Amino acid sequence: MLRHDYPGQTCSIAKALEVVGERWTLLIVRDVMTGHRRFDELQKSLGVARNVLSARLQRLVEEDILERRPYQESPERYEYFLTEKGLDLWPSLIALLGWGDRHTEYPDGPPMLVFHKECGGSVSDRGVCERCGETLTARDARAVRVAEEALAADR
Amino acid sequence: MLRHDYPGQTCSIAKALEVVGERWTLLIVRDVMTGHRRFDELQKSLGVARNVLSARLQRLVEEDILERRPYQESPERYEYFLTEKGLDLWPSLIALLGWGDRHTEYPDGPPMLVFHKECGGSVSDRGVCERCGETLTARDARAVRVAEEALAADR
DNA sequence: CGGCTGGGTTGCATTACGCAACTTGACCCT
DNA sequence: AGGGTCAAGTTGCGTAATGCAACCCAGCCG
Repeated sequence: MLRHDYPGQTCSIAKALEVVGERWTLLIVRDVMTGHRRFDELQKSLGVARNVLSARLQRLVEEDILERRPYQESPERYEYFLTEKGLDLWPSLIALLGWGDRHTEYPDGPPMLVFHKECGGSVSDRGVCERCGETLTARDARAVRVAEEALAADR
Repeated sequence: MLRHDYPGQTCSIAKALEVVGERWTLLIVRDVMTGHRRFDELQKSLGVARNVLSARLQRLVEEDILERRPYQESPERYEYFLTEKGLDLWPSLIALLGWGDRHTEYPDGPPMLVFHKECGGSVSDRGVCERCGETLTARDARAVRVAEEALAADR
């Protein structure tokens, strides 16, 4: 993107996309949410160019969506964590996940499932537990990759 | 974006972003959802370059998110409408709108409000009516720009 | 001492974007 | 009859972002 802003737009959708609308950004947030915290781990998981990943992480930290914390000194090594603002993107990710699920052909069902930690019910695209009806947040849910068979079939 | 796909990603979030994750795309969908249907109208509302708008509209039609319908012949003029798949993006837009509202400073409140057509209640970021509790879809809701005072103050 | 790991930075080629100008066909004004 | 406008794009060009590979540096490992 030439400039990552949308000048003249007063709507909050545009504001949101100015921050998380750049290529890779939401996928980085998704990965951090599912437990990938380190540079190389993110790079391998996403296949993004290292310089782009570096730029995105920097921006996400500036925007207070991620926090960069050292987990050891000499050599200094860092992990990235979601802030409250970052965790608050969960409903948006869940909504996109739902849309993608509904409008992609998956012969063996969707490749990722989300469950309510507490009761084990599956989570709707509105982020509501389909078993107990509770409206959930990032902390209440657990994402599971279903890719086992697919990966096994590939080899 | 260099290529608009995310190779190697099996997650539906990535699939969704391959289609609607390009710059401008979601804002075009938002605009069509709020009643902008014609090329020039979209161009003026968004300030996007005409060639880019042209490319995005073409892709959205290919992806069955928009439908291009002639509203007159000679000269042929077209309008763009949302398909079911396009309308189904509403929860994602609402979630992003909510996030943007919560994490942007608005001295006079958010610039866009969404109401349940039937009962007039305001709509939460989960797309649920806060008055009657119903889970809504694009057709049940009405978006209102609040920019009146701001525009008046500018002149 | 050579290699590996983690977390990046640098340089270069490719691609997409922003902007302005042009096109096409029909209508509108005088 | 000539000039202007509108809608819906298309074309061409310069610039900015991306992808890729190579490089860097500090510590640890054998």
